[in-house]
Amino acid sequence: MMVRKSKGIGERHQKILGFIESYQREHKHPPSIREIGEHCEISSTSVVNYYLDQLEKSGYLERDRKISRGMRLTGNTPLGDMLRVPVLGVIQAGEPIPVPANADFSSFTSEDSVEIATSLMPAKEKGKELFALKVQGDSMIDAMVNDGDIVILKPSQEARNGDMVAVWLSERNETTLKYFYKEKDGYRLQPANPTMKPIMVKKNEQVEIKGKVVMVIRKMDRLN
Amino acid sequence: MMVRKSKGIGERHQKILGFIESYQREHKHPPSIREIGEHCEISSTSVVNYYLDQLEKSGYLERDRKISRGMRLTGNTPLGDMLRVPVLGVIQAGEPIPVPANADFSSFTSEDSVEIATSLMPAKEKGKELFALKVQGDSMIDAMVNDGDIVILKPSQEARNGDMVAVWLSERNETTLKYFYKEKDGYRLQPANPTMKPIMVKKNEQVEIKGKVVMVIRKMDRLN
DNA sequence: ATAATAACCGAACGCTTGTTCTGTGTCAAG
DNA sequence: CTTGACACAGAACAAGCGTTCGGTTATTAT
Repeated sequence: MMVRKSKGIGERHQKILGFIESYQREHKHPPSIREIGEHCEISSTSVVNYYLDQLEKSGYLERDRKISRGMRLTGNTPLGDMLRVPVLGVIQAGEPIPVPANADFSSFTSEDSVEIATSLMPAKEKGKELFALKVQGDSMIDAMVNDGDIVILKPSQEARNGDMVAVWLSERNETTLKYFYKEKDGYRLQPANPTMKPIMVKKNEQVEIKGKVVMVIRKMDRLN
Repeated sequence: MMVRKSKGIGERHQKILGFIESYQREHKHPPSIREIGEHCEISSTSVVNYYLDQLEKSGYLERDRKISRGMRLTGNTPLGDMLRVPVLGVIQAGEPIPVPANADFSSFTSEDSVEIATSLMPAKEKGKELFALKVQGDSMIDAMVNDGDIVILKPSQEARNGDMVAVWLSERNETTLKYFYKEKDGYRLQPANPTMKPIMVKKNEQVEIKGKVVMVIRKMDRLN
């Protein structure tokens, strides 16, 4: 029977796919067959072509034969102007926030993720290591964040006055989204809704800042 | 003095720019110099090159000389997977909503607009004629919409139960964002914030539905 | 009128690049 | 062992394509 490693895509295919992606990101256009060969240690253009055919049959990329550099990634196309932000989990009042593991940003191939046009991003955050969380429950309404909203965060353990942060109040066993202000006797966590009162946190209470909120997205799909 | 029409970009430049854009949309890759020539009635490749140089100097496109089809539009790159939604104005409690004029969707070249990844869109709304409004003031907080948020709307004069709509209550002289429910004696306009009470509108009161809310985007730029 | 300049044409040149063809070594099934 | 896939190499070919250069025409400033 066929125990050949040739099931699905192999290491070589991965490498080519990855190279196309990074090359495209850097040069704004796809690489040529020969360039792929060089950077993937394939000494023959025909072999690269061979792999490209397979990748096309497997649906990983589309090709325009005859057109120079006529290839594009499908499905997972981190097209120049978009950021793919992984949705790492949910955020709700009663549970800690799932913060990204150390080197978690590289390996989110077909996971759950949201795409953001970079033009929507505050300039400073472009290309940063962002992650997203889906809001579960109504517990964040005082931050003007609804059930089902997606919050996009930048990992951070500190904050400046005025930043909206996601914090874990270990003594209250609570996760919240609040504007952060440092006061002389502690911290003031200000709800986004101006009609609601802030939470005052004394210096001895433990606040764990998990990240700064960069963006909130609310999709109005079908009822609620 | 120079009264030559050669100030800025001319008709020919526009045509080339337009062709590159439409070609890219159709073929997923830029056209060659010769293809531009054919479709813009320019019989010499050197002339196309001549115009391309000018467009590059004017900042309308970038070029990778020597690389086949090495050009890309700058500034206004409606890249395959994105929607460009025009921001038609602001929405605030005290004023009516600026709804789009009849054929307003075609001519928003360099106006204010936001780009949305189509993958974020509810499937049904893709490619539809959407418009965006920037929220001004805190008057929409009961809809969980903050000052500075961007709401993306689909033009509509009617709504189904559960839709979030932008309505103009002419008798109250007020614009609001509410969930829409039809009741036997009128309409119920339900705030998104579940702690707040709905507005009951009697049948004789006039409610003008201006559009359904498709998405809300909140950018946390710098303080507030 | 004249010189300068912008707009434009056509052809030739040559590099880049995808394609194709022949050939080699490996591995598993029969 | 033989057969036949699969993975791979290398060379040669031809088409695609950007570049360059000599030349022409119209418009404008002097």
